[in-house]
Amino acid sequence: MTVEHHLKDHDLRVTDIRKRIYEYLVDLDTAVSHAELEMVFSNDFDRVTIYRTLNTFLDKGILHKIPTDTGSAKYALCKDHCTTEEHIDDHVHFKCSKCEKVVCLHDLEIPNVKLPENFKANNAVLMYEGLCDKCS
Amino acid sequence: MTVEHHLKDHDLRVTDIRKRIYEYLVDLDTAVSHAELEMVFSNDFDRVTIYRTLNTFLDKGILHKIPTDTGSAKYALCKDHCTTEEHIDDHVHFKCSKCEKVVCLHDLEIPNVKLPENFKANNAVLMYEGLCDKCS
DNA sequence: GTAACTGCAAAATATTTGCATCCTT
DNA sequence: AAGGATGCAAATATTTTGCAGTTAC
Repeated sequence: MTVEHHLKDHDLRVTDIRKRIYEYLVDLDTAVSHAELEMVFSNDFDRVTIYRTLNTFLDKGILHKIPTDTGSAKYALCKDHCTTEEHIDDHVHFKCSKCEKVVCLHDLEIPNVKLPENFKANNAVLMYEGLCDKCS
Repeated sequence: MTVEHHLKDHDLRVTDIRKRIYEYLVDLDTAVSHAELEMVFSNDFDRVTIYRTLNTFLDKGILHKIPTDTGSAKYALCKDHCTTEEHIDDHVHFKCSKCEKVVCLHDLEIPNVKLPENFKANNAVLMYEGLCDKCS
């Protein structure tokens, strides 16, 4: 399926920046911050538009947001078919404390934890921190 | 053990703001943001000093930082005896999407996930999101 | 043609830093 | 007494908003 189709599938108009950012993320195995995208695309697009593209992608279920303890969030492509209504990314994330990269471990599901009475979860985020395969 | 002893245990001088914030957190069952502390303490202390106190407590292993997807981090007391060198908070967190509170589920350990080859984790954060016991 | 998207300026929010003064030890 | 802690001002970092002009459909 082409990039154009992916965007239209999520009810989005096809624009340059959306194609470029989408393509960039598909080729990438790590999550990106806004700052990284800005370095790559600031010659062609405004930084505000990059923020808006990220938020649009989040809303449409193209991306998921990964909070980090460093002040700026990271974003990565959703694996399957998230939408505005249904947004589920139940895989494990890993953050390398050396190269600072965040990778999605799509094959690892978050294990089930029995929550205390009357806690009803509909989402979970599991982030490991340590040395990744390239840095260890 | 008194608050003063707890602070000295972590190589900290005993000052008003440190005592007040420490006491506030001990009495609390949820994680707090800087903004919440500011509302409580801004008459007595400067907002910058609150930031510095949080960072000092983080560094000394009194607090742990909980990144959220809302732009501002939350902080909660460490359970046992974290230090600057050893900082381990391997319990589950729960964020209520209604009341927005973040609680530490100290009794729930993060389950072991077998990471891919050559990934070496030394820390993990697991955050569930949904309705807490009071809101469900 | 029209609603949605983009760029630029500015605002809002979150956090850190410099420095003079004050306080704990 | 000395070094760490605080308050104030200012700087930096991150993200959002308003609006006019442009573009996808």
